[in-house]
Amino acid sequence: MTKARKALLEVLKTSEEPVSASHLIKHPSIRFDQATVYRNLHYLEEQGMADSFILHCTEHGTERYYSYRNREDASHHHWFHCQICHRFIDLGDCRYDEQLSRWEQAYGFTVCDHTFFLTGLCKACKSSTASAN
Amino acid sequence: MTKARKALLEVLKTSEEPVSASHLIKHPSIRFDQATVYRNLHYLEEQGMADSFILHCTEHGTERYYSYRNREDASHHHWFHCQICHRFIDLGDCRYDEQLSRWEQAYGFTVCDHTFFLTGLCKACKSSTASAN
DNA sequence: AATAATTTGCGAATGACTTGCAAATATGAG
DNA sequence: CTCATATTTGCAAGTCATTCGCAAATTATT
Ligand SMILES: [Mn+2]
Ligand SMILES: [Mn+2]
Ligand SMILES: [Zn+2]
Ligand SMILES: [Zn+2]
Repeated sequence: MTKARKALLEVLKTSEEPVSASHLIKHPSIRFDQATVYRNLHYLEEQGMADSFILHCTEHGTERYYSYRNREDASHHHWFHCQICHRFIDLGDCRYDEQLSRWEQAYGFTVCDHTFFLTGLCKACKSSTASAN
Repeated sequence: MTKARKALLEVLKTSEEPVSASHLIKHPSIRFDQATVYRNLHYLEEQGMADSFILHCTEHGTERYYSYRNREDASHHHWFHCQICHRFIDLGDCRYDEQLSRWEQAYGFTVCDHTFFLTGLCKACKSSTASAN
């Protein structure tokens, strides 16, 4: 475990929500080149220590977001992303296992990965845009 | 409805699976500049005539895929993507409406959009990689 | 210590997508 | 039809996240 990997893992571990590579690169405790950050994010994910998904938002563009994963077998989470304040809301553990198995049975394919997330307006941003009228 | 828009819509309408902008740009019946293709795909989506999602695959990279949408209110589909042959398998109409409402209730947010898709190995590709051993 | 393997920083490249702008088309009132 | 206005297009250049080549720096092995 190199310094870069330790530092990245620490930020992911303490972050309440998924973080993008660009966020990590700007993070004060991440004093490494962007190439190092990207390379190690791949490494962490392939080691099962991180999860990621690609999300597009008008303001920040298309980026991959990473979150800490305790163990290879532990269930990951899915998220809601607010288009206004850009915060993520944790929807809890993934509950798609049975559904995926049913699809695997029905179609004969093997699912290696799945992507699921929501985007919209969070409670707070709904009220503030409403009062802005 | 300009020629470019008609041509794009026709390809989307007759395609069995979601298609990327790069695919459309190379398509024989799409004789338009890439900027025109991208601009009109945005247009079609904002008019409710197309749906899209971003998918990353090792071989083709990260791209947005478009599919035809009959009417603004009609349910879209979700898809499985094979990492080997790159074909999409239609999983049918979206069935997440009630689940999304439940989350909206529980968290107070409003969902504007959601992304869901699977990746893995299709039946055919599983057997051909198995026999390759 | 000497050698081999891995990781890092830097700068350049990649690839999807976007943008500025002037030419081409379409729209439409008179 | 005709001139004026609005929209769309092609081209070339730009943007932005991510990747790559390569040589220097670290780390692990012998
Ligand atoms: Mn955002
Ligand atoms: Mn693919
Ligand atoms: Zn918000
Ligand atoms: Zn396949």
